[in-house]
Amino acid sequence: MNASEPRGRKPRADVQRNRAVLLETAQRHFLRHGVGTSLEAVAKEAGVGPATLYRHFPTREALLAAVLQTRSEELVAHQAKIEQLGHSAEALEQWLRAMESYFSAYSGLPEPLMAAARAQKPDSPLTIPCDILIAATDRYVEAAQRAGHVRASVRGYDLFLAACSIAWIKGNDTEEESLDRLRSLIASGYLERDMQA
Amino acid sequence: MNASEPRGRKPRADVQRNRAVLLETAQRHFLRHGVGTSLEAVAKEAGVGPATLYRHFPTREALLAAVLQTRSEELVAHQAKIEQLGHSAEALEQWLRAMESYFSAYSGLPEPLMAAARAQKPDSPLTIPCDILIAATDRYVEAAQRAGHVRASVRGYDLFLAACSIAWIKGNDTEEESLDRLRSLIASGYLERDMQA
DNA sequence: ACCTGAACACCGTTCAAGT
DNA sequence: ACCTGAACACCGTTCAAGT
Repeated sequence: MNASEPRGRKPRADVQRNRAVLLETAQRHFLRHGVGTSLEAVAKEAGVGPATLYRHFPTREALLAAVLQTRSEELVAHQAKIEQLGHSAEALEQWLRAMESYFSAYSGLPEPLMAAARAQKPDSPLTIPCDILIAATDRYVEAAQRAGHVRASVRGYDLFLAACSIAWIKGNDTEEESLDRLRSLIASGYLERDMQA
Repeated sequence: MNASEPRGRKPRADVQRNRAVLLETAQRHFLRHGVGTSLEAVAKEAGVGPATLYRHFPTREALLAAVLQTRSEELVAHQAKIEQLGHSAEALEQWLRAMESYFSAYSGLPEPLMAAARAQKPDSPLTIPCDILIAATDRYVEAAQRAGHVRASVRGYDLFLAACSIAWIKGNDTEEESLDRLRSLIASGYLERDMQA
């Protein structure tokens, strides 16, 4: 119950517009300059004072979480495709790739996501998307384990961490070939022996 | 051939002292506040002007590389111990752990090391220590491969990347248990099947 | 040859004043 | 209720002036 919330009533038109412009501008700046981009520059290009940005998004992470919303929906859409795949081990692999892309959206994104995943910081706005991803990974892992394709010792959280790491490495301009070798090394780690190439 | 170098002559006493104090102060600040610590604060606590720090260490990475020198020597010492181990697969594992500790020395250290490892930035002062570590990892990997303990597809660079990632994850306060699971997942990835527990 | 401290530019964050 | 722009604190980096 927040007293400053006008319960149920529509926000003023300029407020809605400011929020939309800030989000769009922020996304562009995150894309070009990474998650550490200057918030002052974002506000200026959005045509608002810095304090307006802070009112809408009290922390950098709050802004980041809001911007990621769109991308999260794409991920969910991708899940629908994966589900029709049938083969649970391939589904898991595709899911890991999809997460990796998600983590690679903006340079420097893996860092705050990782920090939010282990909920030491009580409630970062990024904790929610992370928890959703981890839960989804758990489902894929468990399905593949029931089919006998993935070792029993593996947990979804492990592969979430692995995907995040790969995205982090990718962010530092490593060549795709090294990434592929690392990916297949990890796959050899979680697949049952008889599933390995 | 640098004209400003007084070839062969000893540097002035105050220069030597400044350098030593800067290194010691910087190490303390890196330890407490991570590699992103304020260089201004380092200079102030070392009792010199900011420009003096910049003269000695033109970039943050140069300062970092100089501070890491000491730690590198500890690593080499550890290598001597490992060499007496006999078992090449265990030697490799211990070496990976030693690198991991090295990467975890200061919070935020994996990031610049990773950037330097892939020599896109022509010559970061961190490229040299990285190349040394990669070469050493290659030797351990090849020895273990000759003994039939490690898969032929694995390269030292892959495991260097993996160790760096683990250190990065560790830096974000993940619990030790998750790290252990990830470590053993990676081990299952590089060990030959008959070597796995 | 080296050092000092002032100077400049930039950024995050907050606050008094407006509408 | 929301916005604005000034203000404050902090930092990286450079430069003129000193010794």
